[in-house]
Amino acid sequence: MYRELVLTSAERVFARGGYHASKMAEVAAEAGISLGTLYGAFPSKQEVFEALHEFRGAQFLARVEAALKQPLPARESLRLGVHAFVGFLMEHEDYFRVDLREGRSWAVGDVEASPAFQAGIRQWTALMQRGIDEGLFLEDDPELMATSVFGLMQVQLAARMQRKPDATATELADSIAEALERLLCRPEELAAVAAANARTA
Amino acid sequence: MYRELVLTSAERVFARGGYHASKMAEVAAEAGISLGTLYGAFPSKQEVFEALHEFRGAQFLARVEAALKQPLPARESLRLGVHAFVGFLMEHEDYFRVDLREGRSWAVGDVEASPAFQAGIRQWTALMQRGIDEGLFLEDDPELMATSVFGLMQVQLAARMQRKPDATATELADSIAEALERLLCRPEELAAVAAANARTA
Amino acid sequence: MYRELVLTSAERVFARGGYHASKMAEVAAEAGISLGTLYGAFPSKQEVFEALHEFRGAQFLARVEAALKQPLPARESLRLGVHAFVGFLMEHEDYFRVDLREGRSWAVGDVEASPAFQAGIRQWTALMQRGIDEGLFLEDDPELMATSVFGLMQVQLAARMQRKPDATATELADSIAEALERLLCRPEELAAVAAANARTA
Amino acid sequence: MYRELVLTSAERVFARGGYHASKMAEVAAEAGISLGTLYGAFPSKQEVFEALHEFRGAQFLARVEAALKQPLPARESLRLGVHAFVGFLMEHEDYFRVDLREGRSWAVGDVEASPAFQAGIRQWTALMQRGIDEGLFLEDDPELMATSVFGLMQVQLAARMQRKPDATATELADSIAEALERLLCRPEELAAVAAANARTA
DNA sequence: GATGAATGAGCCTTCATTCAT
DNA sequence: GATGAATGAAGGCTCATTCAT
Repeated sequence: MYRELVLTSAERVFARGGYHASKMAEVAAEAGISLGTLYGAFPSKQEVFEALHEFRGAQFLARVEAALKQPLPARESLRLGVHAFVGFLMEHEDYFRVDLREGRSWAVGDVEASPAFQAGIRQWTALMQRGIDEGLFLEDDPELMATSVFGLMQVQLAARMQRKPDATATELADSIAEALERLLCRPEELAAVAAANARTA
Repeated sequence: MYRELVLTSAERVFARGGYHASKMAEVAAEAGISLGTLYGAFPSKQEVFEALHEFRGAQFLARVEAALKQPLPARESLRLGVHAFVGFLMEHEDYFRVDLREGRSWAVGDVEASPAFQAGIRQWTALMQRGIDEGLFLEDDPELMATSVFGLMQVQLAARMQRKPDATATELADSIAEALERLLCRPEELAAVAAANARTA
Repeated sequence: MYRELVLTSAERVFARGGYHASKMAEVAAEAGISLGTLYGAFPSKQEVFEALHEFRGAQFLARVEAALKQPLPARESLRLGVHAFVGFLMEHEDYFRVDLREGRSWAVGDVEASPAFQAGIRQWTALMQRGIDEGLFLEDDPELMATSVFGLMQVQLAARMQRKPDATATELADSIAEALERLLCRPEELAAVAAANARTA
Repeated sequence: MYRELVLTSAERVFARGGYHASKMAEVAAEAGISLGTLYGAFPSKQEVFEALHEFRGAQFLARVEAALKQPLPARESLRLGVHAFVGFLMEHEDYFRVDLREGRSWAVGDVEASPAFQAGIRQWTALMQRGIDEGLFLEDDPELMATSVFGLMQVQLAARMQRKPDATATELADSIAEALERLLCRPEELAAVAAANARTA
């Protein structure tokens, strides 16, 4: 089966010019297969696009899930989660590009967010709840908090990658995690968190 | 000239299915004019799209600029700016949709952010600098802070509009402004800010 | 009535880029009138084109006719006719251009030559007959001879105008007339003709 | 590749109504292929047109070249060349029609003659020079003579084909060659030439 | 009558998809 | 199964022509 080869090729092609500017013939050429074989693996261009998001989305979810399911305090989990998030997107920059461009990340009006995105939100929602239960995070709608976290991670990562192309994933993740802590934590916990971070660093 | 009618019609059409799914014939029909008239107002589909962003972008920038240029402390300016931002996008929800979908907001790789977005970033960058100078905001790269602010406003607004479709612009703006204060302010200023907000509310 | 203004304007416009590249709006602009007025004068672009050929064709025919109807020997008539032909086309170079490009001068297959062209052929056919009757021209199908004369005049005039843009109509006409005499005259008459020409020159 | 099939089909279609009246769909239908296949062979309608002139032009040039390069006196070469010229255009009457209509044969003003036409002129120019060197042709600008020859051949061929549709290429070529000899040869050579022709015929 | 804004049929071209080999 | 040549529906754009003012 050529499914995975097609998806990683499509990822590179879509990353170059976006979904609409990319042609099925380009995807096939990038994969080194024929159009017929491409259509043997996926019935349509749209399905390739969706399968790409399922494929990378599942990997992405698994990577973050592995970080978040460690039995640790919410503050540590947040750190680990952010590192997983940042690490994955930096290793898969093409996917990041595709996702930023046309990932249906943000539901607006009647356009639903994509399933992978919704699953990602659920992961972080659970962490938000844990942080609230621990008294670390401010009380608010955890799903909304998760969405903000997701968005801020994406935006900051994109901006920081653009501005400092040579920064390591660890550096970027640390900066982003600090911003998230400020956004999420109860003020009275922030000092303790900062102290803890200082010790870790 | 039909330029404005075309732009507001195109805004609705693009908001429905995105740029590529929208046909010039649909835009013309939405505007109640013929294809020929549409092409009399704009030379190409791409130009309609770009003109839409210039048109609404200029309004958007002006609205926020009016809020930010008031001679007030950075904390007040932030509030006013967020209200302007949220108010505008809620009054122009179709534009918000178009912009979220294909506004070239986030520069990735070699794709430049759109001029309107860059101008928006500059506005907020100036505010970030003021907040830093006043000792209210944490010291960081002001442009990066502005980008985060921009991103968080978009994300939270989209999420909140989705979840509470009936919330007023004022309510949403207040919630978003609080989140931004946590993100931006020095911890030791947050208590004072919270107290001030309580008084205002 | 704007018919003549339209025709002379159309002539300039058609001469620039040919019939198909010329737009009715350009013709109107060249004439300094509106599209509505243009369509008041002519019902269609095609009719403008045809009317132009009738208009200039009639002038052309009249000019040549005046030369050919002089009661002179065929040799003199030929000279006068060529001078009229060359003079007219040099005074109306735009028309010459239009005619060379898309004048339907040469009937091929089922495409008929234009009426003006056919009338022109008839003029010269009569002269050919006269030359034959006088024993000056070789005996051949006079209409075919006329067509050759017409063609050679056009070709040589175009080529000579291209190569010597500053030559006068008289110079060009003389050169062309000599070529025509060689083409048409019985060999034994050529010497006499040449002598006569030398005297005239 | 369908390039040649497309060209011969386009030749027939263009011959019917000219370039502008011909639709790509017609060309495809004439060739018995789809639009997509047509566009696989040529990137645009204009390129089909130009390729047609290159294709037939090259054949035409080769045919005439083969005749002219024979090591024979200019008088014989002229005969052979005219026969090649006439033979080719009668075998490719559709091309003749296309070429007469829009072959850019006659440079007028700033419109350049087509490359194929210019190459043709060069062939005949060389022959003119040979004729002059042999003392057979009158001394004149050989390029201008070549242009006249080209034009007279076209005009007479068109006229003769129109008037005598059943005449053979040989008959027409002989008539045309005689006319050309009168046009080109020094008077004192004409008698000898005529005698030679009589012997050949 | 004069205007020129408005119309919309028509054509070139692209590219996702199919299917004979 | 693999191939890639072939398909043709669809859509951007033009410009001759109309008609309300």
